[in-house]
Amino acid sequence: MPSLPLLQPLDLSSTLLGGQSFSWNPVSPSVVSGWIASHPVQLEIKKNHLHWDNSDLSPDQIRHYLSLDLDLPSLLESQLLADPHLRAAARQHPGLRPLREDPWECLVNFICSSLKQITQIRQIHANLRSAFGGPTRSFPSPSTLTQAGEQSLRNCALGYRARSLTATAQRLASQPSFLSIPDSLPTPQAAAHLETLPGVGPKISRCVLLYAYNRLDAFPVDVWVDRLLRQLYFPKKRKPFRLADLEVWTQKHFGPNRGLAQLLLFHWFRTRPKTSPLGNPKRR
DNA sequence: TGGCAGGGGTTGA
DNA sequence: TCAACCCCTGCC
Repeated sequence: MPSLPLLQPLDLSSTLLGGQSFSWNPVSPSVVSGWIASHPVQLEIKKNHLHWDNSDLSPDQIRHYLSLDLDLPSLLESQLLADPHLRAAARQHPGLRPLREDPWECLVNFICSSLKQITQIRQIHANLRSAFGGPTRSFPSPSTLTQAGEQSLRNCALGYRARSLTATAQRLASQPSFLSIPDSLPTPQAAAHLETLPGVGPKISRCVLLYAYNRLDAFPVDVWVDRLLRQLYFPKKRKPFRLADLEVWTQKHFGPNRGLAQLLLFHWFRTRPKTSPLGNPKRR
């Protein structure tokens, strides 16, 4: 069973099951199973080594997928750790890392995510793999989903999202280079490029940029992030923010690695104990 | 057991 | 700025 020593903190559960990817399932507290680049694999941490059970995956592929090449502690230092809430979040979840998910898979997951909860998105993801992934349940390509058609996608519990996904799959099947976004393209322009796809707005474009393209300056804002920012930083504010205002404020407050701030605060907020003074947003 | 409200967003008016 | 879009879940 191949392995590599962990030189960086890694928490498999918060990283793989926390809402960046939907192709992973818990096996036991220290073991998860899922897919990396169409290879089924089980990951386990033992004695500060990461072990995996599929020798088709090289250490470099594993390192790349889990961003183990990023020096997270030094990226968090200075501006981010000056913020007391982020210090608390980073202390709580030191091994939460940004993923480098496959862009197409990530895009599909988030097109399916609107008004859905994590468990439901994971279910849709599993439905797509079993319905269209063949015997190995690999993730279906744009042309496979195009051929499947809207009605078959609806049968996978996609609801109204099926129409957008079919249209986006068609676009990418006819234009495979669409998702080859050069690193030199600034994040706002990269987001605008993704938002020309049906079913992709500002939230989803930024999720894909952060979770698949490792754009650490992408800051996705959903209702949870809006709530947590208001509760932590603007307790008197009642109405949701305008996105343009948050673009400016997060850039100024969190700086160029604000995506890491989003990742940490979001996870911390969602998993905090119910007795937290922040209260339960569902009851608001 | 069944009815109902509401959810991690986008779109078009 | 706001309703509509499917479907699943939790709650009563």
